[in-house]
Amino acid sequence: MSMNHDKDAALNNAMRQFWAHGFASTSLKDLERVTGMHPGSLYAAFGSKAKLFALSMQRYSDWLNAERARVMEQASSHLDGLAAFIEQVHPLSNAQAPIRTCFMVKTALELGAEDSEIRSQMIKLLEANDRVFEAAFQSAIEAGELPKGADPAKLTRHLNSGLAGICFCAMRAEASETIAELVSELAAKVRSGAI
Amino acid sequence: MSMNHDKDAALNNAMRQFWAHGFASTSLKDLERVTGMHPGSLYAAFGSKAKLFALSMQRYSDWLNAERARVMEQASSHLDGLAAFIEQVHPLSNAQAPIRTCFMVKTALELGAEDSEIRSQMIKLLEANDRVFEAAFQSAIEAGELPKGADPAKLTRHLNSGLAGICFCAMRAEASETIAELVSELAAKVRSGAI
DNA sequence: AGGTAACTTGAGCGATCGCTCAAGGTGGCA
DNA sequence: TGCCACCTTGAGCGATCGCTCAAGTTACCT
Repeated sequence: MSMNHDKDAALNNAMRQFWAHGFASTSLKDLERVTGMHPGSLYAAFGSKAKLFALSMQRYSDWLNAERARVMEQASSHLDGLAAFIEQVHPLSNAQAPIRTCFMVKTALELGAEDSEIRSQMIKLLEANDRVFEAAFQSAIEAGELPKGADPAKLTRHLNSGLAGICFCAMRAEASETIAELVSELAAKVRSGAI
Repeated sequence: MSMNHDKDAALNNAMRQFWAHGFASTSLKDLERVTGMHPGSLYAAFGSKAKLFALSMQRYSDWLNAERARVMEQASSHLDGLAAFIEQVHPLSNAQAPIRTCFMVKTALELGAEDSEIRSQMIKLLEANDRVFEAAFQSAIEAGELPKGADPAKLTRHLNSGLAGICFCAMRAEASETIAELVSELAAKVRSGAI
């Protein structure tokens, strides 16, 4: 062996492990296995289990944002763009995801109310995500796709809530066609502005 | 000390601990503390941490069912009954809850996809809950509160999804008035049959 | 009071937890 | 080639994990 470990690939694999199994149920042994790194290197590279989790959320969020930006650019309207995000890039609709659930939703429900560096990172990323949704709804209003009086913050809460609700349905045993139906109903609501 | 430990109160306290902190993040030490029992008695009474968790879910589910039956009996219609459940007994609206989230929703998202005795118990309880919702919607159809063609199973999925979505919003930092607004919007949808 | 069945107690088991660090290896430069 | 800066390695730290069980205590019956 030689060469620096591929820190980027290691983080990617750690993210998938945390995403699928959560923070508390992922052990350092698991992380060593999926990253191919030994404890010393892991700690030199990432600091601690909690910091690695925070980095994993950051990476997840960056990836989702990049994919969302990509599909929304191609869309014919802002609401279409949001619908395409739901139907094409969100983990509920994305075969690349290790489990059919948004990492952030899973994390928000795993963590209790107690403060931690993980929780504050989570809130920061969720709020950044809200800003993106709100901007898209605002653009939709300005483009006349939504009535002038529509409230972007409220629409964003409904979109978040709608997605998280389907994440729950996906994590109980529901059939994948059932999930697909809920997803396309939500996308249709967004497209028609009736969210 | 003497007398049997109060197994019922102990289970209640264990349930609240698991509910607030999840399975993996609750240690035997925590359970000893909240139940006031020593490890030997805990294991004699409940068998294992996993079995105690399964019993906690059962107890949660029984409690929620009992409260729901109580408010639904008093309601003036079936849809009003469901709305009253949402606004009065669901943990999102219930100050007795240790955290503002349904225990089952939190558990479904904490557990991965892997099978376990906990997961099968969870699915059993969730399906029993579905049957109750479906029966309420069916009664609403027969009472003419909903159109003849309405699908109770689908309405139930939407109700589950709606509640779980708000649970996510409640577990991120959202203000409690915001949560209350989402809850009353969902209740209004149910009351009007537009869920 | 003596016997017995049932319960409580807590020391401590082996395993695993998150994490550290001294030792060994590697690549680049003079 | 010899040196140095950097990286990897893995044994193993102290703590905690879920759990067991022999010993002690209590309640009840005769």
